[in-house]
Order: sequence, then structure tokens, then C-alpha cells
Amino acid sequence: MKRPTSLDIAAITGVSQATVSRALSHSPLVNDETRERILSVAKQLHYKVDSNARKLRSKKIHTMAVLISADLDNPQNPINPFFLPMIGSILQYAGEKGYDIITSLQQPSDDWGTDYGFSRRADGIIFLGCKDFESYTHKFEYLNEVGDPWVVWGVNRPDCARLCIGSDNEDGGFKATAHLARLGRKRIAYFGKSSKEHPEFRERYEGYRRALQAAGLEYDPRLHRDCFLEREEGMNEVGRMIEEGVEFDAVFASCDLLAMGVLQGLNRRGIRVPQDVSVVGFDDLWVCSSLSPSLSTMRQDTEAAARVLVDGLSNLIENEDVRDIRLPAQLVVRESCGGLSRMN
Amino acid sequence: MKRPTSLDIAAITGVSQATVSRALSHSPLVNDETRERILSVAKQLHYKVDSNARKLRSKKIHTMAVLISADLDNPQNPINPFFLPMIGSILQYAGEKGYDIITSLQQPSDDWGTDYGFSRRADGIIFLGCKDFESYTHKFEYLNEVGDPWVVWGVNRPDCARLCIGSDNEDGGFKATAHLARLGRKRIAYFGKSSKEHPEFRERYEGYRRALQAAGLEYDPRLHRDCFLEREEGMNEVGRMIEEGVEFDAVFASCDLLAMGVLQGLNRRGIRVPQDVSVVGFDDLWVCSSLSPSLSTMRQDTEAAARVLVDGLSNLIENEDVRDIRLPAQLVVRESCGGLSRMN
DNA sequence: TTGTATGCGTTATCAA
DNA sequence: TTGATAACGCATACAA
Repeated sequence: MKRPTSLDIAAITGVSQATVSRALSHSPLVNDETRERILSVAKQLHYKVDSNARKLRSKKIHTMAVLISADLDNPQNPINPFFLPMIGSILQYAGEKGYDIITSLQQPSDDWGTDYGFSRRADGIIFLGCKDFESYTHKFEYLNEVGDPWVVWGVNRPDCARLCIGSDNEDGGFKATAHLARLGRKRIAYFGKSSKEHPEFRERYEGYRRALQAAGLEYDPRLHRDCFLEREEGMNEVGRMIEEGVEFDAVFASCDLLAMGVLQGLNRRGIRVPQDVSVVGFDDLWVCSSLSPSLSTMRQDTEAAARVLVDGLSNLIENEDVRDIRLPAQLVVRESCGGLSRMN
Repeated sequence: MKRPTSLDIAAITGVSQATVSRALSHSPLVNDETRERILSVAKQLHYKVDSNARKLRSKKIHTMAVLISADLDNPQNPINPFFLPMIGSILQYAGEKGYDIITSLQQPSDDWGTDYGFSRRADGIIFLGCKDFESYTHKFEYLNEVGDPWVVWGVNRPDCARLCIGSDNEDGGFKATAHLARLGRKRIAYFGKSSKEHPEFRERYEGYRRALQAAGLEYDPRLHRDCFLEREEGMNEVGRMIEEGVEFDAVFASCDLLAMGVLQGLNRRGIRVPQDVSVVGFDDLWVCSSLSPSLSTMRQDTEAAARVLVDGLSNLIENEDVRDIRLPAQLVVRESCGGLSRMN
């Protein structure tokens, strides 16, 4: 089947190519009856605008690039499962707003400033996470220099990013820890990163510290366990803590994957959750409700996130005002922190 | 910063624009020394080819569309987690092969035949799954009429698709069931679809039937439980089976999400896994090893799948020979089916 | 409200 | 090995 062009439609309809173009881009400068005729012929021939020609000619190309933080050393599971529903909602919502999405993994070798804007493949970029913000700083700065709009999820670094969107991590860390304290837990451990290279985890850590203070609990560095995103790390780290003889009765893990590892580690050592140790995670991965014990966690609203990201980037592209947004993270109580049971 | 064009590079280098274009597209028709000069200037200016101009002019646009099967009624989790690592690997591998990827959810309203090829947004389409193949048949047929190359994962329908790629579901279903029979299980239930609308699950079901026969076990329709992709369905269905008084000592669930629901349902009723009932799933989602009991399953190799899909579509696009491929599914034994424990 | 003419930044064809 | 020149299919300034 041959692909028809706007010239074909014009010839059949008996109008000029320009009028066809106008009719198809919903220009008001076209007679209703003419438009009807054009649209009907276009539909009959299954005509679609050549997106490349359109993008070449127009200033805006109505396309967003989504760059996903990925662990390329782990081909089995390169993308953090937290991002899955977010990607789904971004695809859905951006589609509704008329944006195409091109997706890519964050490659350290890439030159984002030119790979998208300069090659005119996208009007702007959404960064989903960023494993180590510091090491990418110069890339982001170059992106700013080039002038391409971009938004980043999670990382709160207004010094560098024109628009930062994420959950209110400090508040989330506070709520999680405060809940554990309210349950009477006195020796609450923090599992996760806390350095400035990982701003979103650092914030959760700061919330943890504030909650300890608010509850009158002393901070003990031995309860501060440095680990990152993997289940295995959580499992190993909790084992190490036990071997070191550190006493604890609760764990706030800065993400659910770590929390899952902690649950597994405790389980293997016969430590009961929540009777002996309460555990709260962060993210609310879909699997939390299927674990046993089911995992209490700070829920991040990925659907809202997707909307705010797409709207924010869209505003940047259109040169409208934007402002950073912190979405509230919400405590979801399940079995792993005692109290209510069988909830969800 | 202003975006440079090939004309700018030409002016600076003192050659014609045509030569610049040739140098940048690795044409052999250009003097080595000239090429060096051009590339160095291009690099200095951060020049990138305008992909829209290139795609407009050339026949092939080196872009694949990935259409993901999605449950749009479930905005919280529209994409099946099974696809996550596959998407990651597709992005990675297609990128290495020089293909752009545009991603979209399968919208029932879309006109795939023209939305991609006719709008020249992609050279071909990869379908990740398909909730109900029958209802989409006419769409696929139209796609064939239009001549756009496409590949589908999972569904084996050579009558319609030029290229079908998936796991060997029948063999997988057989192996899972045969393993349960080997453990001495006599009353093995099948959870999942079995109608022709869902070819990949039907095949798993057929493997189940064949294994029953091979083991000399009688087929009992009461052990044949119709349900689909959700954890909840698995949980509800196992409850229903128990209420109906159907005796069973094993479950082969046609996907891990169902199996997870089954585990939960059994757990709530105090039925022990694997002592009372053995459970085997299908997929090997990343969470299988974190459940308790950890879930035995038929592993689908998503990384191999990604390669085969991308290579297959690439071959279709280049008019080379293709042939359907069934990747072997591999039994992964974990706690839920007894036998070994603490494996993985 | 419509048509004419031009150009977006490439790749491809031809001639040199 | 290179340069001039013609498309690619559309959007838009301008004229009518």
C-alpha cells in the first residue's frame, strides 16, 4: 500500500496542499465544509502526517525523552521496579497531552545536551532517577548551557536543575521513623545512603534523624547502615549488624528493595517481624502487599508524579512558569511494623 | 547556544555540505584527511545530525516502536512487571544496534497500521504481549495489508503474524507439571486461561494436560481454574476451589502473579506450602526469590527475548529471512514446590 | 478563506 | 574523491 501525502489529498479534494495542511493541523483559517471534505478523504486513504517532515518544519516537535536510571551491570534487571508504574503513567499521560515519548537508559557515555536537543529528537528530557548526581553534574550543567529543558525526578538540587520534582523525602523519613517510635521502638536503624551524592536518600536520612530527636531517642552511628538499592545489600547489611552485636528493634529502610533484603535476612536468622523487629520501607512497590510479613512502607504516588513531571516539562518547553514540587509520601501500615495486621 | 547545521560545518571546514553529510554518515567516498577535519569541527561545535531531516530524506528511519500490553483500568500498575526487564534489555540492545525506540501503551483505539508506518515514526513494531489476540486480529491483518513489519512476543499465531517469538510455553507447562508429578503430587490444579483468545496460556495449559497424561494422572475439570493475570484472581480462585471442597495437592499457575495470589490465599487459610500444597508459577519475576516460601517457577529469559525480538524485527525491516523462535523456559526450583529448600 | 511560494536540514543523484 | 543540485513532505509568510 502506498503512503499518501498531503499533495494526494489536495489533488483529490481539489484544494491546495496548504489548505490540506491547515485543515489537518486544526487551523481555524479553513472553511468548515472544506475541512470536512479534506478530513473525510484523509481518513479514507488512511492518511497520516509524516511526523519527520512536520518536525523538521516546525519549531516544537512535541516529543519528550525519558532517560531511565539503569544498572547496566545487571542485565537481568537493569531498571528499578519502582519506575515501572511511573513509566506506564508517563506514557499514558504524555500521550493524552499529545506528546511522543522516546525512551532510553541513562548511558554514562551519552552527551545528553546534544543527543536530544541538538539532534532535534526531543523538546526536553525527563530524568527518572540518577544513581549518582554528583558525577553527572557537569552533564547537567552542559544541558543548561545548551538550553534544553529538563526535569529530574527524586533529586532535589535547585542549584542545578531548573525544575526538581519528587516526593517529600525528608517528611517521609520523618513519618516512617516517628511511626516506629510511636510503636515504642527505641533502637531504630537506618538502612541506605546518606551522602550528598544521593540527595533523595540523604533527605530520608535527615527525616530519620529529626524523628529520633523529636522522640527523644539518641542517635547511634552503629544503627546507621550504609547500603544502596539492592535486596542483597539489605540482607547482607542486616547480617553484618547482627554479627557486630548491635542491638536494634526496628529498621527504617530507605527503599523497599533494601527493606525486602532486610526481611529476608531477619527471616533467615529466625528473628521475627514484627514481634522482635519492626520494618518500614519506602516506595510502596506493588509487591509489598504480597510479602510475608507484608511490608509497611512510605508510599510514593507514581501516578501523580507522572502528571507533575509531564506538566512541568511541558511548561518548561512552552516557557511558562514552573516551580519545584514535593509530593507527600504516605505511610502505609502493613504487618511488618506491627500494630494492625492483615491491612491490605 | 545555537544549533549548528551541516552547512556551518561545511563553511568552517571549507568543503561542500554534501561532503560533510557523507563524512558524518560514514560514507567510504571521502578522503580520510578530509573526514578527520570534518569530524573534529563537528565535535567541537557539538554538532548532531537533525534526525528529522535525516528521517525525512532517507527511506529507513532506524526506529522501532514498542507497544506494551497494558491494563489501562489499573493506572496504579498498568504494565505487567514481567515486561520490565524485557523493556530494559530492548532499550539497551536496540540502542547498540543503532535503533531509536519509541514506546507506547497498546491503546485499543489506535490504528497501528497507520500510526507508525504511515506517519513514518517507526520502521516496524514490537508488540509486547497482547491481552486478547482475537479481538485485535483485524488490526493485525490491516497492519499486514499496509506492509509494516511487526513482531509479537508470546503469542504464537503464524497464521497472522509474519514473525512470532516467545517461550516454548507448551514445553514449559509440561516441565512444570511433570516436576510436580515427580514430587508425588496427584491432584495438580491448573490456574489460568486456556481458550484460544490467549494462545500463550493455552499452550501452557496444553503442556499441563500432556504432563498429566504422561504421569498417568487423570484430568479433573474441577482442578482447571479459569483466571487471568492478577494476584487477586489467584487468591480468590484458590479460595473458591477450597470452598467447593475440591481436593488438591499442587498448583501450576500460568503466571507468577497468579501464583503469588495462590500463595497468599493458601497462607490465609493456614494451608502450608510446600508441605500440603506445592506451587509452581511461570515467568520468574524478580520477586520470586523474596517471597516466603520463595516461588518455584518456569523462567522466561527476557534478555534473550529482547535480542531475538530486536534482531527479528531488524531482519524484517531489512527484508531478510526470519523464522519463528521458541525460547526454552527453564524450571527454577525454590521452596514453594518442596524438594530443595533455600535454593536461590 | 484560500492559493503561491519558500525553506526546514538532510540524503541522493549526477557530473566533474 | 568532491561539488552542485534536486528532492523529501510539510508548515507558514505573504499575497489574493
